[in-house]
Amino acid sequence: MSRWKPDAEGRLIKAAITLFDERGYEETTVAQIAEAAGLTKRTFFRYFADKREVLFNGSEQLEQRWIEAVAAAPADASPLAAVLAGLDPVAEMFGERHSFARVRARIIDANPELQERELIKLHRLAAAITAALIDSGVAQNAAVLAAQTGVTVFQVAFARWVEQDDPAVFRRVMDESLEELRSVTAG
Amino acid sequence: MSRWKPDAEGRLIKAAITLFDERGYEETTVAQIAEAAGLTKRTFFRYFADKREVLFNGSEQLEQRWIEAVAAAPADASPLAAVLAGLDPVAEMFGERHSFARVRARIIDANPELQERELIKLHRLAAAITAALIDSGVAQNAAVLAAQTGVTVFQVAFARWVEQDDPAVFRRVMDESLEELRSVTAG
DNA sequence: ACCTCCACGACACGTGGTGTCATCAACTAC
DNA sequence: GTAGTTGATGACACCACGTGTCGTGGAGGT
Repeated sequence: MSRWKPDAEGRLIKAAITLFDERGYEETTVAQIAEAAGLTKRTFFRYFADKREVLFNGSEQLEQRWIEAVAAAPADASPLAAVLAGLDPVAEMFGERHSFARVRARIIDANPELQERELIKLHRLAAAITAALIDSGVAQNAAVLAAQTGVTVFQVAFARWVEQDDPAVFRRVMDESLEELRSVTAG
Repeated sequence: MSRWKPDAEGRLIKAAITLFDERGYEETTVAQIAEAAGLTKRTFFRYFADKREVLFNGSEQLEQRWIEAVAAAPADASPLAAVLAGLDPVAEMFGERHSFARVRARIIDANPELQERELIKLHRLAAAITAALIDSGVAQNAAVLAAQTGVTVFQVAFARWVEQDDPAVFRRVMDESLEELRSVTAG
């Protein structure tokens, strides 16, 4: 018999999402989250650097998957094609998490503090992809633009997917968004 | 004789910049800033919503000037031209503030918390310009792209201007950055 | 002479976030 | 199986951020 219940981190995330959704982000204290997860405030901060981070847990994994795909792209692919190769493994991450993502998006939309965190996460993601491209020999300016474009496509597609009732087709929504962006920039 | 020394807000900003530069942002407390300005912690929070905001004081003014210029642009101007019209009154704001801007930029670069705030300010700026364009009859997609492009040009130019030794030529640096962006997107 | 206004100080309080030490099951070594 | 080690957690103290509330006294009007 283990001394503590398993998956403390997962319990904290679940409790946080639930409470944020019920009472609002500001109105929920870290002590309340910890108590709902059967832990203490101190332990919460051992898993998450601050109160905001509990909502951005998957971002390192997303970034890692994406840059791996960029690095693995064929050498003769265009910069933008290499970036978009990252969308496949990323789309895979969101298969069964639709309702979770929806609640999370509502919480973030209602809180400037959380929007700041989301913006800097996307900024860092674009920077990491840019670095991966430069590593593959792409010129700096092209790398920056391709990375930023890819992240924008992801951002738009994610927002649409979250609002949809059919959760099964993240990849299709991403393709549609990309097609739209192409037609806009072409005109 | 007035009961209090004038320009409390300006004194707070000056004290904050000085202390942040000398000791670092995290290591400086709001109480120290207030004391250096001859005020109290409570008064600091009457002027600034939080500790970060003392470094982003001019942003409302910048946004206001920019969207006024966009609204005043000739009706037959292209969306991007209308956005770029905002660069003139904005450049005017930074004439004598070069050394101030330089110190401020160093402080922000050293602090993720402040970078988050800067990103959301630029995000809101782009959103406000987008709204102004739509108000002038520009289609939504074109408005978003033009606004984002204009803000990007400003961002790059500002970063370069801050690092330069010659403070007199913000406008010239902006023009150079725009030209570069054009050549990149054209290819 | 009186009144109202209002920028600021004084004080108390809740919350976020951290440093430090104690605890005690699980694991390892012999 | 006894002893020592490890590591996740609790307990507690502490500081800084941010806010609500009330008191104060000079400025400016009537």
